[in-house]
This record gives sequence, structure tokens and C-alpha cells, in this order.
Amino acid sequence: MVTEPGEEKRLKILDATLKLISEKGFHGTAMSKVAKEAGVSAGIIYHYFENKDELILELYKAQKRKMADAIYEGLDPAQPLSAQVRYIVEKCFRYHLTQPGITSFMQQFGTSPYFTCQVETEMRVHTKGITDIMDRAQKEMIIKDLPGPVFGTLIIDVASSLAQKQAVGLIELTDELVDDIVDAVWAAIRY
Amino acid sequence: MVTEPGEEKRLKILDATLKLISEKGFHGTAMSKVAKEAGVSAGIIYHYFENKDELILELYKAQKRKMADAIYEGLDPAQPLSAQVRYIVEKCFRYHLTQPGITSFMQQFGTSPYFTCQVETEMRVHTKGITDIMDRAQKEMIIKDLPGPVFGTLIIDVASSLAQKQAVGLIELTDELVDDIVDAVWAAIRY
Amino acid sequence: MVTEPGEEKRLKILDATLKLISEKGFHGTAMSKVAKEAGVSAGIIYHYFENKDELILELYKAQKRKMADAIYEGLDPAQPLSAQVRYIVEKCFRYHLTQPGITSFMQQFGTSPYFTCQVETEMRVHTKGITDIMDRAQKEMIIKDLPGPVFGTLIIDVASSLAQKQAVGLIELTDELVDDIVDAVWAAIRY
Amino acid sequence: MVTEPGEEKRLKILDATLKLISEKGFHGTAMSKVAKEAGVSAGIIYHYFENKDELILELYKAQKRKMADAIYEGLDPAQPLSAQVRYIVEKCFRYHLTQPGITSFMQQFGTSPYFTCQVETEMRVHTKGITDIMDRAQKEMIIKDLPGPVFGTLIIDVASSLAQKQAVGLIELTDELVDDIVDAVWAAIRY
DNA sequence: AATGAATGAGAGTTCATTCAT
DNA sequence: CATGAATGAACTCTCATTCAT
Repeated sequence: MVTEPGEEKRLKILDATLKLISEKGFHGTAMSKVAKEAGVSAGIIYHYFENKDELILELYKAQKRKMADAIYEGLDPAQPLSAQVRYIVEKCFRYHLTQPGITSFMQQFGTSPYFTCQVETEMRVHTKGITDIMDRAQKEMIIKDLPGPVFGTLIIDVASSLAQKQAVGLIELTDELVDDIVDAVWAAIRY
Repeated sequence: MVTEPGEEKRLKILDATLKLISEKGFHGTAMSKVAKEAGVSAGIIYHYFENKDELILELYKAQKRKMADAIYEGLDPAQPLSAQVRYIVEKCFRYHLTQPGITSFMQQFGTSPYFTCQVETEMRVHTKGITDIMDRAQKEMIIKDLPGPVFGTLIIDVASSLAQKQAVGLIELTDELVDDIVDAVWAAIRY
Repeated sequence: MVTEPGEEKRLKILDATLKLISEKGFHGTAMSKVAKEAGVSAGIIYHYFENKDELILELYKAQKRKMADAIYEGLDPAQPLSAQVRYIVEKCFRYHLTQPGITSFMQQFGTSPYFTCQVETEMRVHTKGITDIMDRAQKEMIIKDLPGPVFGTLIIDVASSLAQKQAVGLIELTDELVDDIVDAVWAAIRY
Repeated sequence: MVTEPGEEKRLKILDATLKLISEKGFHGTAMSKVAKEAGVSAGIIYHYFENKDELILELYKAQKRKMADAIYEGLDPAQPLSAQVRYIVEKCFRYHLTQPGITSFMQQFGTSPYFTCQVETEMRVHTKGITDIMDRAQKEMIIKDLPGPVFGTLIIDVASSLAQKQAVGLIELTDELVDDIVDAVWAAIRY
């Protein structure tokens, strides 16, 4: 058994929440709808999560972790740092563009009153793999001397903003365009 | 009289909505609270706005217009285009950083299901002053050949993302840092 | 107009609450049932009372006041103190015996976690007319030197206990029996 | 073994119920909390008790029995009847004053819709030891000619009322005060 | 005998919206 | 124009009870 039976249900609830919030927003996502979407009873959600806020917070943390892992995955430490940073930027863009649901949720969370300094600080443990590379690139004067969150904005927030604009039909992000944007972001952050 | 008495009340309602949503989010902003904050009765809101969604939409449009006007204001057509574009970028940053309430609302709107291609297209009339400059700068190969919304992301969304991170205490944006970031953004968009 | 229209609805809600709690208990009295019994919508209750606890508390205070007034009413200050005390005891018994609903509610409240020292202390203002007589009777050595709450128990709690036993059919309180019990209580408290 | 293993668990459930209801009331006492307090699973309660109402009823009966036994215990049949009655009154007061949890539960039960003529009639078997003495005292004209439940009220309900007032801090029942109250009650019931 | 995850009805409460005044 | 009491559907959350294990 890889996942216990309880864990599986927990995941179904998180998935349903992600789907609904990305489609209907926080306000449009009732717990009863989450239950229905997840195929569970309304009451059981409270067995796994203290309340709606906690459920949303847990979802955010899980997705942030997952994103960090996905971006870090495939990184070749043997490569020069500049290549590693570019890899991160590109991976970040691909990640968001291919998963509009996750992007939508993360953006809503990040712009809502849920988003606090504390939560973000807690997440640093999981993004350490990436921030370490950025820090080293900074010391080696490969990228600019800017605070970490600024890189976060230039990379993650730009990627997710664009992903959402694509989702609503404001732009079409072809592979070439993505390449150009990655180049632009690279130009922004390189020393 | 510059504003009619009715118009004044309308504005008070919009201001109250902006304040509450920026602080408490869509969910935490009840119409009754908007009324109380605006110092009007609950019923009268429906005289000025069809319903809550329409109120929020109107607020978004009004703020978008205001922002476009504020950024366009002071632009010197006599200056070289590159200077004008830099001016826009800088103005945009200052605008968001000094008005966290507006930024918070705009971001919440922009990441919510309210945000649609249609609304955004409607707004183009008001941002024309700015987009025209960007278009001309593009033709003169001062800035990259990227779709308009990409510039929108690199400038507006980056500015508002950073403004919000500052609001929750994740970064402190000193004047020098803002200059550096404007430089970085300029590096991203320049040809 | 003796009562404003809003006050009238408030009273209907309080009456409905009294009736239902006396019949079904706190647990068996849902807000929706109160609304139905009062002939109002579920939501409006929260316009008059902050929440269920507050509604119940208000009901208690109102009934306590009403009871104190009813018992005090008709008291002849010209009569000797001993007659006045006996009058109080008797009135108290009659009051509870003729209004089993009120008695049931008051008893449930008084034995529940709602009942606190603070609430009871607040009520002293309204029972002052009665407690003053008791105090004077005590000074004149007409009744025993016992703390006020002990008299409260011997008179009010005994009366309500008996009223409830009658309500469930455990005793039948004829007029003569009530007279005998009043005599017994008088024997308990007299000097 | 005095108690079988099953009986022991049954008692733990009853004890937990008593504790929680005395502290939080019927409403604030969920079966899951009873289970946790008793250190058993939620499901097993239904092996010992048909449902929550039955559990509460059983608890009441058990406590009523226990109280009757405790009060009867130590009674010396060789003593004159008047002394025996006084002994009962005093024991009753001490019992309630020293066990506020039991008193609180019994009072809540006695004032709730659980309390019926039938339940009370059933309990007569267990209080027979006491009621017999009262009956004999009545025949010998030591105490007044009042129905049994009236004595119940004057003794038990007065005792529990006072115990609760002490529990919430409305009075402090010193030994001397208790003696005085017992005297008062005796004055009420004696012929 | 024992567990505790699961159910689902129903609780308290909120809130967008209406409408008599 | 303006009020705010009133509505009632919908929300979050709880809990007595069941049942597969």
C-alpha cells in the first residue's frame, strides 16, 4: 500500500477543492459542492480538515510543495549555474502554463487575505532547493543582487499571470512566445 | 457643483467597497457592511448598482480608468519614446506601491472568476493613451516584439505583486530597490 | 401606539422561544422552529438578537423582571412587614403555579451553564423592591438571619420545583395544599 | 472480580457523561466527547446504551439510586424518628454540597423534558427506605401532613438549589450556615 | 467486544436582495 | 430618493448514529 485509505480520501477532497476554486473562486466554492465533487459526504471533510480555511491553507501548502518539487526535479547540478537558473525559469513557466487550475488557485490564494507573511515563511523549507541555487547564482554575479521575493515575482508571478491571461483567452502562448518571454525574464534577472 | 449629490453617494459606495474588499476580500465583504462603511442604507446601493457583481465590476472599471489616467498623466510627448516607456514603467510602480488598497482589490479581481476577456477588452479604450506609446515603441524597435498583455504582465502585474508582498511584510521596497526593479523590468522589455 | 412595530415582533420571538423551550428544552428548540412558531422568517431573529444564547439570555432577563414586578405588584406598604413577606411568598407560589411555561423555562435556565453569578447580579436591580422588604424584615427580626439567595431558594425555587412537579403530574396542588406549603415555607424563614 | 470488564467500561461512560453534562449541559455534551472523556471509542457506547437519551436516563437512575443509598446509609433505626428525619435532611444537604457535579446533572435532568412522572415513579423502589421513614414520621405527627413530593422539594430541591448557587459563587455555604438552613427546613416540615 | 471513519440530516447563522414606508 | 426591516435560500459546521473492519 502506497497510500492509506484515509489519505486517499483526503487527496480527493483537496483535488475537488482545487478544481472548484479554480473554476468558481473561493466564494463560489461551497463545502457541500466540494463534498459532491470529491464523492464524499459533507461531514467527513471536517474529519480531515478543521474547517474551510484550514482546508484551503492545506491545499495551498501542498500545491506550493508540489510546484517546488516539480521545478526542482530534473535540475542537473553538473550544469553551470546560469543554465540551472534558466532551467528553473523555463520549468516554472511550463508548470503554470500546463496547469491552469493550479495556477488559478495559487493566484487567488496569493491575492487574498489568506496570504500572510507567516504562511509564506513556513513554505521556505520546501523551496530551499531552488532558493539555494538562486542565492549561489547571486553570489557568483550571474543574476542581479535583488531580494529573493523579487525573483519570485519576476518568475512565478509573471508565469502565473500569463497563464491566467491565456486561460481567459487574452493571449495565446505558443512555444516560441514562451521562449521569448523566458528570454525577457532572463534579461530582467541576469546580472 | 462638479459632482451631483447622487454621484457623490455613488462614489462613497465605491470607495467603501474598495476599502472592504482590499481588507477582507470578496467573501468578507457583505453588502450591509459596504452600506455601513459608506454611511448609506443597504437598499440604496441597488439604486446605483444592479447587484453586487455589477458593483464590483463598476469598481474595477473605474479603478482601471483611474490608474490609466494617473499613469498617462505627466507624460511628455516631446520626450524620446524610450524615456516615455520608462516613465510609464516607473509611474506604474509608484502608483501601486503608494496605493496598496487599490492594488489589493485589482489583484483580487484579476485572479477571480470576475476577470474575463470581455471586461478586459472593454477597458482598452481607456488604456489607449498608454498602449499607443507601447505600440509605437515596439514599431521603432525600442521594446521587444511581444503581445500587449505580456507587457501588461511585466509591468502592471509585477508592480502589483511586489506591492502586495510589501503590504504583507515580505519585502521592503526602498526607493533604490524600486529603481533597481524598474531597471530589471526595462531590461526585460527593451529590444 | 403603545408598542412600536419592531418591538411587537421582538416580543413574538421571545414568546415563541419561551413556549418552545418550556415544552422541548433548549436542545429541542431550533431557531428555525422559533421562527415558525413566532410567524417570522428565520433570518429576522438575528436582527433582534445577536445569537441564540443572547436570545435566551434576554428572555431570562425579561421574565425575571416580569416576575419581580408581578410579585411586587399589589404589595401594601401600610401593612406590617410580616404580612408583606407572607404576601410575597404567596404571590410567588401563585405566579409559578399559574404559569408553568415560564416556570419551566426559568428552571431550565437556572440549572444550565447559562446561569452565572454575573447574570444574577445584574438582575438585582429589578428585584430590589422585594429584597428591600426582606432586608427590613430581617433587621426587624421577623425573618431569620440568612443570606438573600437562601430566601430566594426557599421561596422561588421551592415554588418552581413544585409547579414543575405539578406540571408532570407528580402532585396536585390544590388551594389548601398551597396554603399549607406557604405556611411551611413561612415556618422555615420566620425568626 | 467485583465488576466485570464490560461493567467497568459502562461505568466509565456514565462517569464521563456526568462530568460533561454537569460542566457543559446537555447541549454541550456530544457523544464523541463522552467517548473521548471516557477513553473509549464512539461506537462502543451504543453497545452499552441504546442511544443518547437512554444513556442520560440510565445515568439519572443510577445517580438517584446512589443518592438514596448514600442518604439512607448510616441511619440508625434505634434512634427516635425525629432524629432520623433530621439525619436524612442533613445527609441530603451534605451529599449535594460535596458533589456539585452530580447535583448539576440531577437538576438539569429534573428540569428538562427528560423528567417525567413515569421515570420518577419507577425510582420509588429505590427511595423506599427513606420514604418509609417519612411516612412513619408523618403518621406519628412528627412531620406535617404533606404529600411526599413536597418533602422531596423542601429537602432535595432546596439542597441542590443551594449547592448550585454555591457552585456559581452566589453564596458561600459554611458549616454553620448549612446548620441554620437545615434548621429552617426542619422548621418547615416538622409538625 | 471494539474501533473510528463515514453518513446525512439538521443546527445556527449570514447575506444578497426586496419593498412597504 | 432613501430607509432598514424582512425574507429565505444557502452557507459552514456539528453530531447522533451506523457499520465495515
